[in-house]
Amino acid sequence: MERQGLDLGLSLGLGLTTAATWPAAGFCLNSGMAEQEVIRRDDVVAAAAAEDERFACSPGSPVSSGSGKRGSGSGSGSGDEVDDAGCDVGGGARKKLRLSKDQAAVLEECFKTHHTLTPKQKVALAKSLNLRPRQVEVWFQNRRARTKLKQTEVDCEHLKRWCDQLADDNRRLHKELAELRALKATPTPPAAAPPLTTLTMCLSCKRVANAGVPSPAAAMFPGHPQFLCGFRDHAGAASSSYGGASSGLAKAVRAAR
DNA sequence: AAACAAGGGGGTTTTACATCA
DNA sequence: TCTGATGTAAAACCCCCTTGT
Repeated sequence: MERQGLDLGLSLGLGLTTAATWPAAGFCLNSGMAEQEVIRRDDVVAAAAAEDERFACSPGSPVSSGSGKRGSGSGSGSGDEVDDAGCDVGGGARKKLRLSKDQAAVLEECFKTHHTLTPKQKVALAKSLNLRPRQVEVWFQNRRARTKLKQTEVDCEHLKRWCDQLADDNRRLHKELAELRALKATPTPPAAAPPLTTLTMCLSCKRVANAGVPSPAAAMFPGHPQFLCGFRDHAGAASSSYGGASSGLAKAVRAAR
């Protein structure tokens, strides 16, 4: 599963108990679990349960209810079930908390390394930050959501610019077309004919574009597979210029005219 | 009003267990 | 009796949206 693949591994027995020392110790950055350690999920879950229980009602520690539906109705729930049932938070209203700057910083640092956590990582991270595993899990979920939202905004901005550029191109081409039609209406001697428009063809997909106009999509979405055909950006595809004197393809095109 | 932690629903994957040929 | 295939329920996790502070 993907989750297994993301298991970067953590060294749990390092005594990394403080938020201050943990990142510096390479908790996130170090993929120390080189050995093929078989992580028993139950063990990790049990540890998480223990952690959750430890913090569930501890004074000064954040209080919240457990995961949404997980364990609901089931007698053998995970640690997430350990919620504020035994803690008086005031008529069942959940108590919102704010993670400390240090905690957020550590989480952020870890998020830079990998956007998901293995159960083991989650437990260790929670322990080091004096949080419940569930809190760490929620933080990563929300963080991923924020990242995605940001990326969506960026993509939207790119698309807007691309759209504007396409509109400009369209206007320019319409204008050019009108000019060509006007020229055709008033024929001139061959010697005075306007130079051929330089075009570029993608040899892979046979699409033709004006060579002077870079592909906006390719420029704006480098690496996006759907925009690989950016003509000049088309990987491995040589471009040929129509109208150029040296191009064999151009000669063939001229011959065909 | 914005930011954010957390709740909850729905979907997917993994795992343990039971059943059957 | 052993074994591999198959079905199933529970658990865990994720995404998404919403709620409450």
